[in-house]
Amino acid sequence: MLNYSEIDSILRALVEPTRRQILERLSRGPATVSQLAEPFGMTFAAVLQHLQVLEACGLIRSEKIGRVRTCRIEPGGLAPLADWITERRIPAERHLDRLGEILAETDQPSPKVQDQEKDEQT
Amino acid sequence: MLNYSEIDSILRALVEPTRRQILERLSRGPATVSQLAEPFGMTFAAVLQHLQVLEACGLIRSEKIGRVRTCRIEPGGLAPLADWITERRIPAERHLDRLGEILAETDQPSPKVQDQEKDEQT
DNA sequence: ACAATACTCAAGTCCATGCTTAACTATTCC
DNA sequence: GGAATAGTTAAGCATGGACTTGAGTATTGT
Repeated sequence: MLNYSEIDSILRALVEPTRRQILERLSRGPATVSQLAEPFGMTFAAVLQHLQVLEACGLIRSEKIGRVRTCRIEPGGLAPLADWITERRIPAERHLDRLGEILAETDQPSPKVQDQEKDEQT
Repeated sequence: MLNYSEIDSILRALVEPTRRQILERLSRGPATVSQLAEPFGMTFAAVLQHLQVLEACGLIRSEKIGRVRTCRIEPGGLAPLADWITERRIPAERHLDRLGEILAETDQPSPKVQDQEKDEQT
């Protein structure tokens, strides 16, 4: 739990489809809370909660001018997640087939491989 | 909802800390279900459910030899998410301050900016 | 000042998901 | 063949998170 929680909060924010849509919308330019709420068949309050989540993890930024709050994308917001992914892609791309082979050779005389499931996704 | 659901399933898989830990563990080499279950203070069945989620979205792969199921990282598993992120980072890095300025100039005479919240994260 | 606007906050409901328990199947060992 | 091992499945509980409603605050227009 170091900067682990940063990744955690970003993933929790992104896992919500509505929040991803809000991000898409904002990546085409800033918008007020009401402008964001309109296209989604959703109450003001709900969108506001999403915006708070997005802002709390640094994916968006907002400022209130008068009674209007304008939201926009925070440029570097996705960077921590991008880093997390690249950190895990590079080592993963190696040593697994290697170890897999070793394990496959040392372990069984006549392996009866049966791979089921993994196909309920049209 | 095209390959949108692919991103969705990957994010849903990654948002669980336990599943991320399982991925970390597997990125250091293949492991059986019992080997994976041991370090987490968790039942067999729970870990199995996590593994099914990870496999369903293509982040890991597993094969059963005899009564032992061995799991390993699926090399390209994180690629769709990585792509999704890069697609959104490049356009986001531009045109927002631009539009932000335009909006800020056309809208108000004497802006009273007040930015609160965003600090409940120790 | 008063009303309308734009947002904010607090409860409360509802559903998805993580985890457990318990029964069950398939393999291996003796 | 029978017991132990490794995994699998199903049912149920419990929590968290999304969304709503309803009341409240600050700002702007008249």
